[in-house]
Amino acid sequence: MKLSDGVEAAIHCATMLAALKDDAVLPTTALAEFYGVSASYLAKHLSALVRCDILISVNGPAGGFRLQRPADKITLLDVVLAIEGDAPAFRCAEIRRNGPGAPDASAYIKPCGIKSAMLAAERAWRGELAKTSIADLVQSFRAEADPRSLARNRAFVADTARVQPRTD
Amino acid sequence: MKLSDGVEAAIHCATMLAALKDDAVLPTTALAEFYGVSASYLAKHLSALVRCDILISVNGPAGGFRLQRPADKITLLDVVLAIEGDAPAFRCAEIRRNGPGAPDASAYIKPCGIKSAMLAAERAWRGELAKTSIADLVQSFRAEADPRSLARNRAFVADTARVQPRTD
DNA sequence: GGGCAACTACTCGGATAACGATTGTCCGAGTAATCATGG
DNA sequence: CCATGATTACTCGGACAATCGTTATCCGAGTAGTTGCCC
Repeated sequence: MKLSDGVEAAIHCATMLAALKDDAVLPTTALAEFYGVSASYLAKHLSALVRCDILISVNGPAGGFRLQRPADKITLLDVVLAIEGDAPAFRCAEIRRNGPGAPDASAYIKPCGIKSAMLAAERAWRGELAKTSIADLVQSFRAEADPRSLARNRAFVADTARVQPRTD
Repeated sequence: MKLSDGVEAAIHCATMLAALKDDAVLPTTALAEFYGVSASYLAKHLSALVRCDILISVNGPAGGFRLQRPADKITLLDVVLAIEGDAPAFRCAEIRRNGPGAPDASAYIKPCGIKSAMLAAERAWRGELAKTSIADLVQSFRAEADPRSLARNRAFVADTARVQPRTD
């Protein structure tokens, strides 16, 4: 039970991109330097977000990434599943059917209680993640963060963002 | 985000042990054969449950494992944490503090919203797991399982359980 | 001076190694039942 | 027949490899900006 290391970076980048004006983008290198992480590795995660229709990538000079839709339409769950994959955390191997003397499949029509309980817990987890949107994170950051931190983020966006005409 | 493979086996074994009479134990080999899993590997997980005071091990001939306390006092969460470790799934590396121009630590007294949201989701997950006890699983199994499966489990316990005087 | 074309530089995207954790296995320490022995 | 002691066989526990996934990196494909040239 451990989440991929890139989840944190992906969410931070998403919140940063949410602060951009429409049609503006940020490149991987700038984000990687700002957060002090490997640019090559961050690129992999941002690509995953593009594949899941969370980000849009713009190629070429003055290219970069921006959100695919409004920040209040992107939940934490969307981002986490994009990075981690949407496979359930608990995979039931049905070992109850193994071993000598086990009856045939007709005896196991009902799902076992263990699987049900584990999946219910995961639903709770996902439901909680789905409650928070990227817009919520941006709002709470603006409301609660230290002024220095806020100023640094604003300056970064102002200095680095590039305007890019929409093509979609 | 994936749970260790041994979680399923550990929970199954716990429910099986919950069906034993007091002072009876089951050895690793019997459980492994019943569930068709590797005995050596299962032993590792059962040892983890012993370390977390969920099971008691009895050494020597006629030895094995039994529950450390009543089944309704053992939750799914206890078992999962014993196998997976109790470290939180989301580990915040505080990358918001990285990069050039980041203010000193005094600017980051408040935990970031990302971390808070992720931990809240994990609390929901754990809370859900804590709702279900091993006793609940046994009860639902007895109420809903196929008669053939039920009979097989009963026969296994009757044939394999050994009585072992308590020493604690 | 304006338009056009080739070039250049910067971006993302996918294919490719290194590390670490989980998985899987084995052998040794310990203990209680067993069996032989003596009273 | 019963008590006793050494033996034996069976158990758990921790130390030791193999495999897989995640982490980390690099280079190639593509595109828009830039520059130089021609009209």
